[in-house]
This record gives sequence, structure tokens and C-alpha cells, in this order.
Amino acid sequence: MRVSAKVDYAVRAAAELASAGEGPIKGEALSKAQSIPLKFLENILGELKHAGLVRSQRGTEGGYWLARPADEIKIADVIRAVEGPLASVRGEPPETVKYQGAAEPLGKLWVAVRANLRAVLEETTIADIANGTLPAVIEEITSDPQAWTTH
Amino acid sequence: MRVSAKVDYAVRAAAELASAGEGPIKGEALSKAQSIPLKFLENILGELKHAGLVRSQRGTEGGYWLARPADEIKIADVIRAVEGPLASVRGEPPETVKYQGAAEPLGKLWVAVRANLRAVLEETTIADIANGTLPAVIEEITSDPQAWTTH
DNA sequence: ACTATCTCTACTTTGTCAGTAGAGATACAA
DNA sequence: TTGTATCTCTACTGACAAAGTAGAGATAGT
Repeated sequence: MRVSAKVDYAVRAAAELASAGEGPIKGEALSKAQSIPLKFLENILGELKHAGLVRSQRGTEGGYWLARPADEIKIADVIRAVEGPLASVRGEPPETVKYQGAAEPLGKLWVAVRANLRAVLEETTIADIANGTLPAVIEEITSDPQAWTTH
Repeated sequence: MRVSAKVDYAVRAAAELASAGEGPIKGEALSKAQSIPLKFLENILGELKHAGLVRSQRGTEGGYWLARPADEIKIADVIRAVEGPLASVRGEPPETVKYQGAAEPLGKLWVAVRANLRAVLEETTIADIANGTLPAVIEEITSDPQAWTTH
């Protein structure tokens, strides 16, 4: 799993919007708060808007805001909005790939990989990030020092 | 997580070697058994060899075989051999990225993602694939019908 | 010596990543 | 209604990776 700059930026921008509360936030303010190139950020916000996660207004009093309460926007939603499906095998959904011979059980493995990704990304919301209170599952997983090693 | 053709091929080739048992298996036989383009497969086997997972011999009686017992080769080993680290955030290891402001807890999330990937890929071996007997953890994860849906 | 196989370097083609550029639309203010 | 600040949309670029292809060279066995 490589978390791209785009996904990283998208989640950070959403968290910033969540923590800012109600009113519209200007692109430039987000750009500065999270050190994201403005034009690149605008592209990303456009995709989030198109996916219905963000709303916006132009003009002097314009800016961006979350379309839904932050605790109803999962990290998985943000990733899907800017990058498509969470997991794929050679471009196909994991459950559709067929294997022959000795590799036959491999499909099940990729399905398990996706399920474990979801266990993290579908449980955590933008509000969790903004508040710093991650779900108990995540705290448990990351409480193992092994999780923090590169090995 | 996008599973690339290269990773997919590498795991399948390794499983095929595992199920074939002792003697050297020719590249062309592997290529046909798993429908992998021969020259591409040779590149991949070269990387597996360089990583010490596979050994080989040239000549008429030549071929490839696993350097270690199949139950001592984890899927994670194969992935690392051909693609590098299991998880990264903008090219860096998850535990090294620093966030500011509202995004601060994000690092922990990426660490949890990697930990959950490892939970699958470090527990399953090439032997598990070849025998069709996946670890109990994997069976449990994939027993939930939800794991098989695209949603 | 011959042949089959692995080995190594290089090349191609296509697509994605990360970002940049600039003209156009629109909301608000004076 | 003119101006200005902001979002919006399309297009472009340069670097890199993904997926394969090509062919000459090394070596093990017959």
C-alpha cells in the first residue's frame, strides 16, 4: 500500500476543514495550514466536491466546507473520492480474480488484505483525526511497539 | 493497495515452485502453468533469486527452486523482494511522517494500516497458498460475507 | 562441440504521479 | 455596475513506474 501525496493531502485538508468548524475556509488558508501547493489542493478539493464530501462557494466570502458532519465521513470515503477503490489486484477487484493450479487460494488472501484495510479505513472518520480520538481498534493495533518498527 | 502484476506473478510462481517439490523447474514450465509471459517471469525470478528466496541452475537440467522450505517464506518476503516495503506514505515509512495542526494524529492511522497489512502478509506463507490451508486468522477474516463485496 | 537453459542489460510503450498555468465563472462589496 | 476575490475547469508538463520485449552472453549437462 502506497499512500500517495494526493490521498495524504485530501485527508489532511478534510481534517483541517473539520477542525475549522462552520464557515467557509479559503483554499489558500488550507494550503498554508497544511503546506499543500495551492493549485494541486484546488484539484483535490474539486474531486472531493464532485464526490459530494465537500461544498464550496466562490467570491470574496467564499471557501470550502464539509458537506456532512465530520463524524460521518470515513477515511475510506476520502480515499475512494480521489483514488478509486481501496484495493485492487492488477486493476480488478480482489474477489473477481481467478487463479489456477497451485495459486488457487490466492484470491482469498487478497480479499483478506482488503478486509483488513477496511477494518482501519472504514472505522476511522475525519472527526477522529481532527479530534485526536481514534477508534479503540486503532489504539489497540498501534499499542504494539512492533507496529512502529520498519523491520 | 494495488497489487501489481509483478507481485501477483511473483507469488504465483513461488507457489508453483512450492507445489512442484524438489527438483529444478524450468522457467517455461512455470510460465505455462501460471500463464505468465516468459521474459517477464525471468526478470521476476531474477529478483527473487537476488533476494535469496529462489535458487537456480542453468543448462539442460536447469531450472528454479525455492531456496528455503515453502513454509518459511512469507508472502511479505516475496512482496518486499520485488517491490520494496509493504507500506509507505509519500515514499517514506509510515512512522517517520510528521503532521501539523488538525492532521496530527494521521501518522498513527497509517501505522495501523501497515500493521493490519502485516497481520495478513506476514502470517501467510507460500506453503499455505500451495496447500490451500490458510492460517486461521485469514479464514476468520474471509468468513464474513461482507469481505467479499465490492461496496 | 552442441544445446538448453538461466543471466544480464537495455529498450519500448503506456500510464500514473505530482504539480503548474491560465482563462473563465460567480459571489459579494462599493 | 464595476471591481475583486475566490472557486472552476481544461490542459499541459516532466519524471517516474508498470508491464513487457529483445537479444547477446554465460554455463551446465550430453
